Order: sequence, then structure tokens, then C-alpha cells
Amino acid sequence: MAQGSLLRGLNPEQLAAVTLPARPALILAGAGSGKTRVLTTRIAWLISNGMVSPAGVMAVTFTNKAAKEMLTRLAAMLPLPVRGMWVGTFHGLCNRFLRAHWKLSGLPQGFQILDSADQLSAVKRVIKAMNLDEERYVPKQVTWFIAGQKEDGLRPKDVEVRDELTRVMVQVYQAYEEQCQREGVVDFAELMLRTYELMRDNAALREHYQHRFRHILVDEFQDTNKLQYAWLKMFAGPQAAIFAVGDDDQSIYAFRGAQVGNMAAFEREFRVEQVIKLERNYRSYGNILDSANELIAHNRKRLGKNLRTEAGAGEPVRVYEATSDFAEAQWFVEEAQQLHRDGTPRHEIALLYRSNAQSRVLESALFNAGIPYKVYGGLRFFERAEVKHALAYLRLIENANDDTSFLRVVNFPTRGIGARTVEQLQDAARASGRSLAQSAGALSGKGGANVQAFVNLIDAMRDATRGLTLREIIEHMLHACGLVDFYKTDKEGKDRLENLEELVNAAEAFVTQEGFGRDAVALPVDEQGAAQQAPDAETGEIMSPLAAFLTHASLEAGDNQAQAGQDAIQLMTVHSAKGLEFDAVFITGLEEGLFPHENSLADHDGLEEERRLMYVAITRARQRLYLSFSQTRLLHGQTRYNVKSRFLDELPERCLKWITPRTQGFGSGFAREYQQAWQRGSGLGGIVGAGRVQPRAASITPRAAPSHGLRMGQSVFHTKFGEGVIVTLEGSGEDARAQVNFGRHGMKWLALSVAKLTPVN
DNA sequence: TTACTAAGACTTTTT
DNA sequence: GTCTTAGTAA
Repeated sequence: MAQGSLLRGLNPEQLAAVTLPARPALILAGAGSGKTRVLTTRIAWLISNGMVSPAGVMAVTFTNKAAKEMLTRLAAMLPLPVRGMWVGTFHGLCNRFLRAHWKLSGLPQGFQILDSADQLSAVKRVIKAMNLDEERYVPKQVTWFIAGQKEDGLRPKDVEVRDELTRVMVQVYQAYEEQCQREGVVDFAELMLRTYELMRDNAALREHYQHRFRHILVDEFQDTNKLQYAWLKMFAGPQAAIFAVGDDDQSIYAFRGAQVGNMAAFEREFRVEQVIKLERNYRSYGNILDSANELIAHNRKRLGKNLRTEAGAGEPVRVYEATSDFAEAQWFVEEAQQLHRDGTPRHEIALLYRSNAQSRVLESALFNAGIPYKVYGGLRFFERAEVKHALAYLRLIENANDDTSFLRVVNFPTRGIGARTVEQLQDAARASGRSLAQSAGALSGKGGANVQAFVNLIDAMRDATRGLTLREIIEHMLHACGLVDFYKTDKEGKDRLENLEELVNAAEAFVTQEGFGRDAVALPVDEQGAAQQAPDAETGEIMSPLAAFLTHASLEAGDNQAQAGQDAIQLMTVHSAKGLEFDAVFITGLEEGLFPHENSLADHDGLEEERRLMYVAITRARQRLYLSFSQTRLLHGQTRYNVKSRFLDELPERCLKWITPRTQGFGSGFAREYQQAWQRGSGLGGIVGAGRVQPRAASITPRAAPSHGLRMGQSVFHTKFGEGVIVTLEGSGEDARAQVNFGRHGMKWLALSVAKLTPVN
């Protein structure tokens, strides 16, 4: 076997990790340390050494992208087909498992998966049906509650009820579960929980899988939640070797249930003998890494790790202070243009921000400058309204009792079925405990006839598409249901028609794709004839291509990239930048309240997570890193005066280079010298970074100066609260008050006759 | 049933 | 500022 070539080029730590004995192992893999390479090489090494068969390996990731990447790399390293291997996302593997054991898990064979939007509308229906006040029981929050309970492994009966609100939400949870069961659908959390429960409660099945998977490898372990950890333990059994790779410093999903603590718990519970740290970074230059290291050192809860490189210091980290968010965007555009002229491809320039709301100014600046850019996030292909409509019709063809889909399109395009009629239909359905489609006959009058016509339409589509290929089914549906005609006449329907066209293409690609419907096909329990231990594994039985495609659509919402192909600047939130890397990275909006976000400042853990987020952002950069903040920012239609982010103060001064032009408040030549003198002289100590405080620009016109001599937007210094920015000024003379944003000390109202505010600059 | 207006929200997100 | 949602008038 090409042993040597497999392991060639690994550094000693990587080599040690790849060739660890078959025991539980924890790999602390820093950003850019070759984590995916270690993971895939380990699998390839185990298999090519005969230590495990491909069927004995399970590799879990969080995103489809990571799973695909892993499969691609494995395919290149192994001389065997990798598609049968259990490599996938948590949810993808659960889907595979439940498709194989649908009967045991109490699901219909063709069960469908609700995405978050479907789930929300399902919860809304339950709340309506229970006649609850949506003000008090906010659907979004209830949905969140249900997902949260499931992720803690709790069914309605298990939830501890302490107050009225919880009591009612548990009732909704209960009713929601019954509704899902009736309609034959499962949400994302349900995929995990059902799999877990079936493994827990069925000894034969559990023993089978525990015996089968000798090696379980987990990517991004720091992102696992309680249920996922329990799930892993369930599959691992006593002799399995779990190989967990993670980075506690990159844990940025605590807000959605991820428990970094799982890393420590794993080390303890599985008696990990030796934690291997991958600290050598192959991505960034020294100044960037030093900045990241120094920043993250401010966090208390860490397993401890320091990135190092042999690449040299590289460029300094450039810092820019803008007068307004508009000016910041303008500066970015110019800087990016320059980078591009100097040879950096646009797609190697990333523009990162903390929250999506920040992208607008940046986008419009790019747009006006005519620079191609791509925004990540936002609607993905299968989430577009017209695509969801089409999918709803397809689901109804597959399963007429899917009430979520029924409600979505019963009157789209409009066919004279109003809210009133739908309500009557829902009442009838509830009374008889049947689905909406089954209750159509119960209605009388014009509305009833229209509903009946709709049900007939669906039935007709089902009959007409029987035996057709997936492509033909979709094409027939699109015309028969009237969607095409509707969008043809709609003046903004052109793009939508194109998307529907694209849906046909997606289906075509899905069918022809190698390993078609791999996840959706009910596989035999395993290749070694263990089917007898799993009575309901319908050996080899294949679900319809349509059902498989629908599953694929919910499990993999598709790309959300805009126009592909063009060389464009990449815009995204810091969260979505995780796992990516770029030659040049701009982190914008480094202001208190924005980054760190104000909603996270309440507790210490929140702040530490923000800092990890900043750490992730910094470590995306290979060669150049730019940090910027702005004195004023238009947010929610209001001008806010922000203090620069504390994270800037936590970076090593020696790695930074302030590039703000000082021509705004002073005469130019003097200003530059003045500024450079400050930069040379002052470290982080002293008076709240006063050395680097910029002269405020004249962008905020001072009004007729009141006696106190302060103005809105002015930076001031307070002996107790430190540096702040005046947000509001009220009253005059004795009564004069100022509202000051002190960043980490919060917003304060101060009486100017009492408080000593010294103007800064 | 539809079309318009007003009110309120608004961190981060994959599956 | 902009998007979604709820309520009301035609």
C-alpha cells in the first residue's frame, strides 16, 4: 500500500494523531492546522492498514460542505468506492438510519423532513388550533423551545414544568408531536432524537451498530450539543475508538445549544490518555497569528493552545478608523480595489461583519463602484418562495396528507379558497382527526367545491405522473398546478420562472449524480448480513426518486451563493466565514455594541463567545488583515455613536499599523507626524488607549456651542467609566444632561453639573 | 379576496 | 432603513 505517500508531509503532531492506537482520542486542532487532512488521513490509514473495514468507520460533520470535502479527499486517498461509507452530517446519517429502520422507529416509509420554515408554520398551526394567544406564546419562541427540549433529549412528558408558560408550551410540544406523527413528517431535531431513542431502546440494534462501528470520527467536536454527544456515546459502545477533533477557541455556537464542555466531558468520560494539540498553523503570517493568540488569551475558559507559524511576521495588521459607516465602506472599496490591482483575485478578498444588517452600506458602496461581489447567507435555493411552492405540490403528490404543504399552496395560485374556507376545512379535519385533503368532502358551498377541485387537481397530478421520470414529474406539476402561468403573467415573475427551471435542473442533477439518493435509499442494515438483527430493514428497497429528491431538498437547502463563476469579493458574517480562508480579510464594524454585540454583553460567557468569534475572524486571513471601525453608524434608522471595540485594545500594538488619515481634524503634515509619534510611543497601557484616540472628524457639525462645550458624537473621558461617546445632549445650564455610551460600562445619563467629563482630542 | 397601511422588530445559523 | 406581519377598507 502507498503507506509512505499517505503519511508524507505530516508534521510530528499530525503524524501522531493520524497513527494513534484504536482508543478514544481528542485532538485540539487550532485554526489552519490541517484538521481535515488529519481526519481524512486517519481514516485512509486505518483502512489501508487493514485495521478496519470501510463499513466499520463512521465520520460525522456538521455541514454538508464539510462532509463532501471529506468524501472527496477520501476518494483521492483510497482505492475503493467511498460512497457506501458512513460519512456525513449528523442529520444525514440519522436520515440514513431512520430510512433503514423506519418501521421500528414508528415512521411511515416515505417520511419527509421539515426545514425550519416548515417547522415554524407547523407550530403556528398548532398554536392556532389550541386557541392560544400568539402574543403570549410567540410561535418562534415556542419552536425554539421545542427544538431546545429535543436537543436536551426531552419528550413532553420529561419536561420539568415550573411555571404556567412552560406548562402551555409543553402542551404545544405534545400537540405538535402528534401533528407531525399524523402527517408523517419529522423536523431536524427529531431526526437526531428518534435515532438516539431507537438505539437506546432496542438492544439488538444497538449491539449491532456498536459492534459495527469500530472507529467514529467527529469533526468540529466543540459544536456538539447535549443530544449529539449522547448520540455519539450511544453509537460508540464500549470498544469503539472515538476520534474527536475540535477547537474550543472556535466554539461560536453556544447560542444554539453547542456545549464546549463536551470536550472536557469527553476527555474525562472516555479516559483520553493524551490530548494531541495541533498548533502549527499553515495559513497565516506571524502578525496575524500573534494578534489572534493575544486576543484569545483574554478568555479564561480555555483548554489552552497557541498557534505558531514558520512563515515570518508578514504584513502588519492594518487598522482604520472611519468617521461614518458610509466612509468605512468607501475606504474598503478603495482598499479592495488597490489589492485587486496589486494582484489579489477578488474572491480572495473577504469582507466580514458581525451582523447581516451591516452588509447594506458595504453592498451599496460596492455596487456603486461597479465591483463584483457575492453575499453569503440569506435565502438559499430550496428556501425561495417559488421553489417551496413547487416542492409543496411535489410533496402533496407523494403524500396528500401533508397538511403543511396543503396549506401552503391550497390557494396559490389563487383559486377562490380564502381564509374563511380554510378555517372551516381545518375545523372539519380536527373534528374527524383526519388530514385536510381527507376532509375536503365535508365542506359545502362554493368554498367546498373549490377545495374539492384542488384535491382533485392533486389526485390528477398524481395519476398523470405515475411512472414518469423525476424530471417529467416536475415539469408536469409546474404546468398542471398553474405556477408557470401565474409567474408568466406576474411582472416580477421572470426570475422566479428561472428558479423553477433551475429546480428541474437540480432534480436532473440529483438523479444522474453518482451515488443517487445515497442517503435516501433504505440500505440493508449492513454489508455483512446483520439484517436478521434488524427485523424491519427492508433490504434493498428503494424509495421513489421523488421522495428521495424531496428529502435531499430539505436536508441540503442548496447553495446560497449569488452569481457563481464571476471573480467577486466575498461578503459574509463572521459566523459563516468559519472554516474558510482568504488572502485578505477585512473585519468591519469593530465597535462596542456591534462587535462584541450588545446582546452578548450581559454575561461573561457571552463576551467570551464574542471574543472567540473575533478569533475565528482573524484567523481566516492568510496574508493581510484589515480591521476597521466607525465613529457613527446608521443602525435601525438611527445614528449611533459607537466606541471602538475592546477587542482592538486586546491586540498587540506591535502587530498593528494605524492607517487612518489624520487630515480630517488637523493640518495634514502635522497630523501625520503627530499620529506616528503616538503610535511609536504608546503601548496598550495608560489612559484607555488615549494614545490612539483619533481626532474626531468634522463630520458632525458642532452646533452653537453651549456653555459646557460638548457636542453629540464627541468623545469624552470620565474618571470612573473611562472613554465614552456622547449620544444625546439635553437641557442647558444647571439642567444639562448627557447620555454617554461608555461601551463596556454601558449607556449612562449624566448630569453635566455633577459629572466631570473631559473632552478627548 | 385583495390591496393597502400601520406597527414592530432587528445577533449570530446548520441541518 | 427595511422587512414581515396584522388589521382594515374597498
